[in-house]
Amino acid sequence: MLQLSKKVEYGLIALRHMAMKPSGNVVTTKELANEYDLPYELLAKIMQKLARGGVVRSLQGVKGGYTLAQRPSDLKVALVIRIIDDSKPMVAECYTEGPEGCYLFYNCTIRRPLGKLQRNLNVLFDQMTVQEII
Amino acid sequence: MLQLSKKVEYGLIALRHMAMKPSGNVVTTKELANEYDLPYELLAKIMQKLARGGVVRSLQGVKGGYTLAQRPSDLKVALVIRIIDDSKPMVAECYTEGPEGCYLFYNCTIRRPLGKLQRNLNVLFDQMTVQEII
DNA sequence: GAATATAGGACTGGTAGGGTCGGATATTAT
DNA sequence: ATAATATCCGACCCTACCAGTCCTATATTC
Ligand code: SF4
Ligand code: SF4
Repeated sequence: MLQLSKKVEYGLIALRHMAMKPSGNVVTTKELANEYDLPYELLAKIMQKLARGGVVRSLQGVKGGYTLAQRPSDLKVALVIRIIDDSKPMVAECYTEGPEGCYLFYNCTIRRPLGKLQRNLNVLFDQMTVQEII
Repeated sequence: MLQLSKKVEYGLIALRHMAMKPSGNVVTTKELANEYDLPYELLAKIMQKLARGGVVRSLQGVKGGYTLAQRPSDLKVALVIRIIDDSKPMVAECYTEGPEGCYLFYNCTIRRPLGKLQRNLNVLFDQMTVQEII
């Protein structure tokens, strides 16, 4: 269906929220979940992934939370997707998994033409940053 | 995940096949299924949808089959997707289903920004025709 | 050491996508 | 006529994936 996953949407909402506050400001998951009515446990996982991916910095313990680790203008949406969904936004699975991913690989006539589409997509998601969704 | 559905891929493969033959040439589903090793029953459904959508013309009975109903250069990929998947390639479900589609609708902060992305996507899929995948 | 935050594994439930089956209808050839 | 071959179309299964939940461990502050 070509839709962004909910996780990515929640992640973007959270990142946008942080990007609007003065840089260095600490935000907790609970705070975000309350503000936007997002499922707390799920959002927590997303934030953890973003932390592992180096997009946000985590601070444990009381008075802990997350801060942005990159400037919003440097933070590409493509990266956020790759971190949260464990894969780049691909138009066909064979691009990620190779010949093993699809039994049609060798006599597929649309694989190469779709490459053009893919490249255009890459540009689209790479040029869009968190700064732009403010 | 942002991937094209298998149905759409099969449809595009079929359409490409037809587009390469002299116009008016009749092609059967069985022929296509054999040539590209596609699941016959599934492909049949896809062809039926394309017929209902006016992309191909169907001829019943012995010596029947399908012919292209439009010039390949006029046949936009966006249309093929909409016909086969019953929806345009949308980046967020609220764009198709409106406020009812997502409980976050009214306090979602990324809906409007994603609109920009959506418009760019539309252009991408609208400008690509079946002619281009030959 | 109580309170509160992240970290992370395990699990559940719903749904949509890919694929299959069976039968109806239309057309042609013998 | 009747057999053969094609589209048509509804119903069904099945599996993978996604959103969401629960529970416990660990780190930090006060
Ligand atoms: S090989 Fe062809 S059908 Fe298979 S995933 Fe790639 S593009 Fe799609
Ligand atoms: S989260 Fe926002 S953008 Fe995504 S579907 Fe809901 S309202 Fe639309």
